[in-house]
Parts: sequence; structure tokens; C-alpha cells
Amino acid sequence: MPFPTETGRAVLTTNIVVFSLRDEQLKLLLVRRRNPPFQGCWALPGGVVGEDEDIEANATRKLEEGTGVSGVYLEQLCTFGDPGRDPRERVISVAYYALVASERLQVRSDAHGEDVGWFALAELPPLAFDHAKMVQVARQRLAAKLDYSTIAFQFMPERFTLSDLQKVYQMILDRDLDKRNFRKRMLAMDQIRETDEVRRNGSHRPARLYRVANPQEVQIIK
Amino acid sequence: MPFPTETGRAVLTTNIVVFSLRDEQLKLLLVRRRNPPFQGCWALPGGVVGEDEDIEANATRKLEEGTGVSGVYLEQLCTFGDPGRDPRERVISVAYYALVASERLQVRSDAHGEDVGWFALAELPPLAFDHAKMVQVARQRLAAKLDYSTIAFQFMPERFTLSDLQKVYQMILDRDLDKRNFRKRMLAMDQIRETDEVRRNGSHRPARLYRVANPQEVQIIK
DNA sequence: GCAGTTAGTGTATACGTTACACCAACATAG
DNA sequence: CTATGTTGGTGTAACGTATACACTAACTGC
Repeated sequence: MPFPTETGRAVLTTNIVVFSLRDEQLKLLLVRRRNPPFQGCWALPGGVVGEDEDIEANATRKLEEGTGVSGVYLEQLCTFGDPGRDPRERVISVAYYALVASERLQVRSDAHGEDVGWFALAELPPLAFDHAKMVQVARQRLAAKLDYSTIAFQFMPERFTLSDLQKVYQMILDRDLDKRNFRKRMLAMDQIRETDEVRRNGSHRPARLYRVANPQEVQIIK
Repeated sequence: MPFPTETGRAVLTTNIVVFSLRDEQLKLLLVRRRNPPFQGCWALPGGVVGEDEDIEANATRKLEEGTGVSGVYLEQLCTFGDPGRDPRERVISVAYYALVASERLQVRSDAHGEDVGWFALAELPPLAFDHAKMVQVARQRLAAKLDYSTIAFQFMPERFTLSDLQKVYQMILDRDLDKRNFRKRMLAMDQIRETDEVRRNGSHRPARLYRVANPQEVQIIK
């Protein structure tokens, strides 16, 4: 089966759904498009994959350009390639999702002359192309992974309290959790370590600080 | 960001990991390559996506060509696009996996002048490109989905016994299951229905035949 | 009618999940 | 300095789910 010379070829791109917690909310990184189609519209960060570039390497690079952060958790989500998804020509987009601890963030607004912004999931603007669908799939995947992996720790700063962690879970799952049961479960999976520090912030009992045992890896549990 | 005219373009293909149960074994459909590269080597079925063809539609079509069956369960797995995965040029493959009930199969050997064959997972020949990796990912996904979906029913014929079903689970999970607990679990999820037929095949008590309540859908359970 | 073979059934135990309420420690105001 | 407000931190009982386990039922063939 020889390759066709013209047909069956497509522009290869990536898009990344970048989650982070900012202002006690789960937010997404969006960039404003400067060119048609969808000029002026908000879209997921991403770009065209270079001729000899690995797809995931491209996603990593675009993510670093957008957030200024390297070494973040990145996972392939799904590939979108409807013939009509880009009005210009056939464009395949391999979607990824990424989780960034907000303390590490330093968004370079206008790094590439693009407007960049963080948007709460509940208040997303209309998105270009099929990016809304990508966001939906990413959100589902993230929520599902909370149950059987340590993925939530990717959001945490180096030191955090159990209440901080619980807020993260509650934000992603969009429901309240029982404090005692939550703490039991977190400590039982033996992936966070108590430190001898506490945090004092307000007129109440100070909170014990914890750290992630293996911040690099996302483990599958149970 | 205008598109480059030459760089960043790739041939778009699909590959499908087709699972079926044959001879009481979990087997995969492979085709022998007639052209270089990897000429004569076994590979996953698939092909180049047409200029205006939907990616999943292409996978469905290739699957039908290979098995003669339509309406089978098909799910996107992962996308492979390493720059070096095809020695000729940049080729992106969107991998799918599919589950086919063996009773429905009528493999058209030589439909396209290709050798076609079913291979037990434990006895796969060396595969072309990165297809071995695709098989590995598909196998993991399938085993994981047994736990929380009704995906296994896709393998079943219209009428089957609980022992048949148990064999399917055991084959995929590669371990024995307790008969009473298995039956309890299957009936508890209320997705199979008793029929008033039995099957007599040997000098022993006949087995009750069941059918799948919603053969079309794969449900997520619990 | 006996032997061999697969089909079919119930219960007790262990384990994990859920629900739930009070005291502790600090800052601030009076 | 003490009273109040606010968040941090802890254990136990009830419940439901998952596991382990052994015998009888129904048929065929000899």
C-alpha cells in the first residue's frame, strides 16, 4: 500500500489542557488567537509539531512556553481529527492535559505576542475549534484519576496542609468530602509525609504541614 | 501562526487491535505486510485515512474489511507519532481497539490480497513498526475495563452460559475466578437476562443460557 | 445403576466505606 | 486576661461489599 502523494496528509498539532489551582479555583490556561480562523477567540495552548519533533516533546515545549514551568505532569488525552474541524485544511490535534502547581507558575503574558489568561472552569469563554470538547474530556479524565491515582498531588506546593489538599479534591470533584474520612484515606495510601512545621494564618489553631513523598511520580493506587 | 507549507505535515493512518475469542483463547487479528518496510512481517490491520474521511470512520471501515463484521465495539486508544516510527516519512497512527464476538466473524482471508490470521496473545509473532506497543496498551486497557464496565459482553454470542462468560474473564485477566462469587457479581449488575433455554453438550448437567440485556451499549458500572 | 463431568447454589468472615461530634489551639476584641 | 470565633485535628460504630469455601443436581455413556 504505497502512500498517496497528496491525499491523506495532514497538519499535525498539539493542544494542551493546562489545569492549575488559582484563587482557590480550578482554572485553565487559555490563549487568545491573533489570526484567523477564530481570530480573537480564546483557545487552548498548542501548536504545529515540527518535522522531526516528537509529539509529546512538542506539547511539553508549548506548555513550557505558556507557563514558564518544566517538569510538569503531562498525559496524552485523545486525538481529534474531524475533516472539518479546521476550515483551512486537514488538521489533526493530539490533545494532552497537564497539571501545574500554582506556586511554580509565572505566566509569561505576551511571551509570543499572545494574550494569555486563566479561566475558572465554570466561566470559560467560547473556545475555538473543538477545544470545548477537549476540555470536557480532560475534566472527566482528571476526576476519574483522583479515585485511583496520586494525580492530585501534582497541584500541591512543596508544603501544604490536609485542608489544602481536601479543597483540591473538592474542587475537582465538585462536592464536599468528610474531613475525617478524607484524612484517613490520604494518610492510608502512604504517599504524603508529615513535616515538623506548621502554618499559622489566622486566629485559630495552626495546621500541620505535609509534603508529597514522591513528587515526581503519579502512582496508581489500589 | 500560519501553517508551514512543507514541514509539520504527516501521513495519517489508523491501526486497530482487534480482539476476539477463538478456540478458547484471546486472539488478535494480524495481517501480513506485502510491501516494504517490514515486508512479510505481521502487523495490525489499518490504513491511510482518506482526505475527507473521519479517523474513526476509517478505523471502522478497515475493521469491517478485515473481519466482515459491522457494528462492533471500537474505542480510541492512543496516538503514536514518533518521527522515526516509519522509515519512509512522518506517519501518525491513531490506534484503536475493537472487540468482536467470534460467532460473527468470517475473516475474509485475502480480501485485499493480504494474508490474515488470528494469533494468541502469548504467541504473537514479531510485529511491524511500533505495533507491539499498541498491543500492550490495548491489553492493559481491556483488562482495566473489565473491572468497571460491561465491555466483556462484547465478546459473547447471543446465547451463552455463565461458565462461558467466566472463561472470558479468566482469559483476559489471566487468572482463575471463584465460580460462586463470579456468578453473584454478574447477576448483581443486572445486565444479563436468563432465557428459558439450556445447552446440552456432554455427559453432564445442561447449562442455562443467558443473553446480554443491552448488547449495543458498553455501560460503566459502579 | 454407576461413574464421570459440568452446572448450580448459600453462608460466614474479613475488609473497606460511610456517617457522625467533640476538643484543641490560636488570634482578636473587649 | 478571658471570652469568642475560627479552623485543625481525632475515633468508633454501622453498614455494605468482597472473599473464601463444599456440596448437591442433572445429564451421558458404559
